[in-house]
Amino acid sequence: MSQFSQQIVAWQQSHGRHHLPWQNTRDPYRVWLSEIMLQQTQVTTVLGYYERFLQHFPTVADLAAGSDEEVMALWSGLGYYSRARNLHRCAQEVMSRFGGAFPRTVEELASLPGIGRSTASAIASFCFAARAAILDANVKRVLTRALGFSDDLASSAAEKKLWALAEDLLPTTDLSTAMPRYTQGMMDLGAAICTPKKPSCLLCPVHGSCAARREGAPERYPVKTKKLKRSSASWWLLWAERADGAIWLEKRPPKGIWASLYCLPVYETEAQLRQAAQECGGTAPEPLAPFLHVLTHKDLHLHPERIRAENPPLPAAAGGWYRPEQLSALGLPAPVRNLLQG
DNA sequence: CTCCAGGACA
DNA sequence: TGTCCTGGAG
Repeated sequence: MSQFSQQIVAWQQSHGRHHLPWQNTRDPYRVWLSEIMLQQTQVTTVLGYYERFLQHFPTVADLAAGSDEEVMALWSGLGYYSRARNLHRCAQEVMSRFGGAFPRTVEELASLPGIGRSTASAIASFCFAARAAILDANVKRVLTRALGFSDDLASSAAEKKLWALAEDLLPTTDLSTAMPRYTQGMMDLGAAICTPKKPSCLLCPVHGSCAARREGAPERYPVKTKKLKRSSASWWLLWAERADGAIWLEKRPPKGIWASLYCLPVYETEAQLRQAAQECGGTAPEPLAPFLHVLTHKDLHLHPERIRAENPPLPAAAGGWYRPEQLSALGLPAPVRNLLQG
């Protein structure tokens, strides 16, 4: 086996993480659930959601049979809600296409909703010891530094080259133990040692052969020129409350921001909000403190305004009156939950 | 407060 | 190639 993969495997055994709730199992359902939650999301955030989700849905069959409402409520606050919708669809496809057992190959796994090449490889290597490479952001950092790979990862050709290099470096022997350890080791190394800023090179198992360290500037890797520009938008949120304390919430459309979540009615302008408030016979809107909610590509300036009303605003979508104690069982975007409960 | 990290899909 | 969120670090 290559020097590199041996060092990663040995380091994972002695210094890697071994007690995360989704480790020490080869149950594809649990591994898959953790990998989807961990996409774009930090371990400490996932910890609180993972156990609760498993309690509600102990098996992939339970999840497939669950309702959209339950799934979105359990995901509420984790962000990137298309992951939750794909998770649900994926469970249903595992039942219908694969008889309730996750497939064992990267190719078949990646054919399921929400599972891309890297996540498919993670599941296959953890659960089935497949010789498959992952290439998430942590691993990109580790590999570009170790190899001194300076091509711009904004280009798909560079990305393709790095995938090939990642596969070249995989363990070649003792795969049933080496592959899960190697995959976990690459994740742990990127998360704990080979960090974006101030990496702890002295603690790294491959520091002796790391090109970036030899060059003296590991933080220069990975190279990516992609720059995102953020647009800006303003939304007015109508907080209509009945005398009994119930709040009117609407289900968002299945595409776009906060897709399929419950939310206060949203208006593009304050005039539209005021018209809606008037039409339902509510009191004069009382503006609350506006606040900023930042998405990857958009600065969302949110302007909540509160009214008392006994009838709903003309609904743009299906909605209902919900009492405060019911909110925890609803899929709400984090800023709306904070507004209503904070 | 600002800045930043983190995959899949149309 | 643009679209999806949140939390943590500074």
